[in-house]
Amino acid sequence: MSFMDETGEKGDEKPYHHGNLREALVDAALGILEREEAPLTLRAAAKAVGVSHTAPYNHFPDKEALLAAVAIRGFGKLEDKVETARTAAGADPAAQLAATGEAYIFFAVDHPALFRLMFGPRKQDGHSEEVRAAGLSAFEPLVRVMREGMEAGTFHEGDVQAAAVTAWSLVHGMAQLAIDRTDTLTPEDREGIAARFRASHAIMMQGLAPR
Amino acid sequence: MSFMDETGEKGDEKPYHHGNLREALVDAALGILEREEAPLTLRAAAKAVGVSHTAPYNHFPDKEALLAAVAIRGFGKLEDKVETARTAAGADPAAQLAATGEAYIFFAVDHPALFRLMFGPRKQDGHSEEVRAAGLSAFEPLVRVMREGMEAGTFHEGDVQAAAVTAWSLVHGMAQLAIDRTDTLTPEDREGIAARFRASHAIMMQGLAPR
DNA sequence: ATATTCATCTTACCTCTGTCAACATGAGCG
DNA sequence: CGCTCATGTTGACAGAGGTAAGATGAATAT
Repeated sequence: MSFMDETGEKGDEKPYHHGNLREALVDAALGILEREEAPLTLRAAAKAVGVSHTAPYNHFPDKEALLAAVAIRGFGKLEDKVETARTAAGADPAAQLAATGEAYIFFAVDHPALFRLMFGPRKQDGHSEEVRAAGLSAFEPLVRVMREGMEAGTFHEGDVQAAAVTAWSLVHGMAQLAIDRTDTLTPEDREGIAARFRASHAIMMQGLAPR
Repeated sequence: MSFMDETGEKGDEKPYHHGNLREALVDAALGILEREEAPLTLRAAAKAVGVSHTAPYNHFPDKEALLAAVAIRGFGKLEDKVETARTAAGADPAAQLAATGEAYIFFAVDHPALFRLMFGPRKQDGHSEEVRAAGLSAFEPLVRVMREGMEAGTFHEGDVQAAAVTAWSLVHGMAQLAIDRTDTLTPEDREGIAARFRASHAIMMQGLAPR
């Protein structure tokens, strides 16, 4: 039960015999995903931490497990960003919806590899349970916005879950298309992406049907 | 310039010394993706066709190129399904929108691995140009629905492209979530998926704002 | 008809990756 | 003080993508 080097920033090298490898590996994997120079490989993560390529197997049964841990961390970051954006958007539910959606999309644009990992297929459903939960948790702010919006009368009454799922789908699809189909928009063109989302948000609010 | 076994269905074994390997490989790769028993590997595709694992390199510079060809075929299938659904939906643009969206989602649900490949990241943008074009082509029916709907007055006047992108994002996100986040809905529960989409379609038509 | 050419295919081999098995090390407890 | 067991290391293996060099035979020229 001895803890040191909690955050694993980059303080001392090898704490003593071993450090808290598990977290360090997740950090390293995250870093590799962010840089996106090379594909995330178990050996690369181990090397980044300075251990042998089989050391990870003392903390993760296989690569998928490491990936799952990384994905969970990713969902934590996503939830933070979305929730932060929501509280910063003021009281208007429509504004909150816009802010959370934009935050979601930019999270994907800023961390495409991580985003893909988070929402990619889970090869073994062993670890998928926690990932699932983390994802649902990140989805919560959106549900809250919808519920509060309906209660406040900013959104017309209806099925909260259905509305939240719809918004999630819209924003998720836009994020996905933004990072992997750079047809008309590049990830660098943040204003273009924001504009596109604002247009979709407006359509979502007003509906396609004539008034 | 000798052609035989055009469709490559499964007629004769090895036409003569060589067949039209290229198409056969794409077929095999598609098959493997559909079955989804094992991950799609170059060697598996080669073995399925009955050639050595390096034979594919005479037709594709690398694995990515094969994958690109498969993705293009996938987009063809997707476009077919969507366009078929559209014409079968009658004259009402709203009904066409619903039909195309549902077709899109079920395409993903029915061919998840292929769908992921089609929309997954292109590691080298060398071949990505054709894939891009194929994807855009599959997107066309949606644009048409929007344009015609606006012209007909079924949808209120507005930016056709923005509306089409919005609809695409919604449907794409829902498809993606349906295949990789089987939280509340399993791929088998087709009626549940359809219901979820109908709800989203309704929201998209009516908008979130109160009337 | 025969020889030649060249796309196509095979064999052999390389590197990289995930994973397993056997061995090493040292922290903490009896 | 010595054991034990979690944690790490070394070494090996199989399966993947990819390259290089040689084989094979269909098409073409002579």
